[in-house]
Amino acid sequence: MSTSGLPSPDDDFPAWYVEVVRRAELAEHGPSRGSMIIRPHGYAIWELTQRALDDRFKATGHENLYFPLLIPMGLLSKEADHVEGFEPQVAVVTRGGGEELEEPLAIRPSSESIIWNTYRRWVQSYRDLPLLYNQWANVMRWELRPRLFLRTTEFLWQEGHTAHATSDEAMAEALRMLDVYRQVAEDVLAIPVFPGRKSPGERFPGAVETFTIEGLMRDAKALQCGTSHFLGQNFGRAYDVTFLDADGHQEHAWGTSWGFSTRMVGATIMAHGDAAGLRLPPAVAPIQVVIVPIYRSDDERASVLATADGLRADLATAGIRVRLDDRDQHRPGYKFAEWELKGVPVRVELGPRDVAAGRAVLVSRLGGDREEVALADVATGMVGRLADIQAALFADAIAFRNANSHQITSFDAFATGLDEGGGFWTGAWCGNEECEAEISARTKATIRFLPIEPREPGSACMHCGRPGVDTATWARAY
RNA sequence: CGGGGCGUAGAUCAGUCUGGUAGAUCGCCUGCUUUGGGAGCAGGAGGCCGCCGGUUCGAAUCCGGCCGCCCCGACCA
Repeated sequence: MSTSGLPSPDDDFPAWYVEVVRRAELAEHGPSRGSMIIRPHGYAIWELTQRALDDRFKATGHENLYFPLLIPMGLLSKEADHVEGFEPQVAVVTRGGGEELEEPLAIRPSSESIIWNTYRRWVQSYRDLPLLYNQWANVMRWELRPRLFLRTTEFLWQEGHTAHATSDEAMAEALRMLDVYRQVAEDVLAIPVFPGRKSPGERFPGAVETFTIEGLMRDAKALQCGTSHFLGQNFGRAYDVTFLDADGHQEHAWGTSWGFSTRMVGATIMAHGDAAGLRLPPAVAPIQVVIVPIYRSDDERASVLATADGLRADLATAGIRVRLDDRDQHRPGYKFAEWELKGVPVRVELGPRDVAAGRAVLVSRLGGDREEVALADVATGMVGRLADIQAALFADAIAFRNANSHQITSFDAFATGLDEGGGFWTGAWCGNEECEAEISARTKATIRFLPIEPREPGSACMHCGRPGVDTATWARAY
């Protein structure tokens, strides 16, 4: 732990991010290129996010299962768009048992291929459908430009893979899971997101439609926070997953897949952090309340720690994740700074004066204002206090996102506005991929999303002037 | 793959140009004093100077080769 300050997020956001991740002990680089060691404080955030997702998957009728890490290359290659899209990013095992392998094994970049290859045997009748499965796994994509949490060669995620008897049912599933992602991003991570549909150029390889939730980070750059894909019958056909429908017709199954990853730990850092470090939403804060005892003499130490431990027990009983920081080697000021850096939502200060008066001093990570609260009332009021902080963080992020979301009045205004302040920019688009590519080349922005249902803007494309066929939202993104 | 940088103590880095007993700061350990916003003093531990070879009486330093990592761009959750 260093004793000097962080880089300013306003002056150098990337440096601020790297330093926060390192000093808050969230993660560090692994020994191989692009790899990440997730430390306990970072992993705990992921575990809480996992639980929030998994509860919602179960509530919507899904079950967990697990498929192998290694995928025979021949299997991966069956869906043409899929293999072409992933080819540059796939790591391949060519040796095993001291010998060259007959058939190389891909380390999964995603599991559609191995799962649909298995669904072929699991599905014969419409009565076998739907299959509503999810797996928690690591995947590997040989990224050229790694960045802790946001883009590492290996990352942790969940991938849902469902099979359905009808197109409508599969589409409904893809949109239902997109909404689950929206709920977790907004209600748990306190990151407001726009749900939408990707342009054809930004689609998942092998998907018919890709849906996304898009968030805005503190530097006004966008981040894709989760994706849900409507696969049509592409994988059903490629892996020959067929069933007899109620009328006795042989049909290919319809599919979806959807993923949410450890990237969202990075998003949580970048959506809420400030000059002092992390500001964690209470819902995913590994420590929601830290108690910092203050004392001089041994007598004071004994009485303060006794009272503090009672307070800790009360808070734990109330279901709150609480830590009593009784380390003797650091003074209070050091602990204040450290727990602020680590994003703990509420700090409780307890000194001899407080013990004598039967109260504690509560300080919120958001405002920093100090409040004296009777000891008996600390635990009972804490659940509500944490809920208030959760809501305030979300409101703060919404205000920031809204202040940085703009309607495009002209291409020049859009390009200039992007240079000056980033943010989301929404305007009429002709639907032409070449036009999209030209805009991207000129502005370094990409289409983040289109409306779920195409929306005719009733005006000309902001770039080429042809008739607008859809309403695109652009941003520079991670 | 293109451009840039770096491998020296747990961390960050100086020392390399100009070869001559391995350094600083933070952190760590011990003791004392401290403790309501990142404490002070004293003592101490900790190094195949990325790897291999060469030049030299002598190499962290010069020469050759190799390996690895980081940053910026193209690919992406």
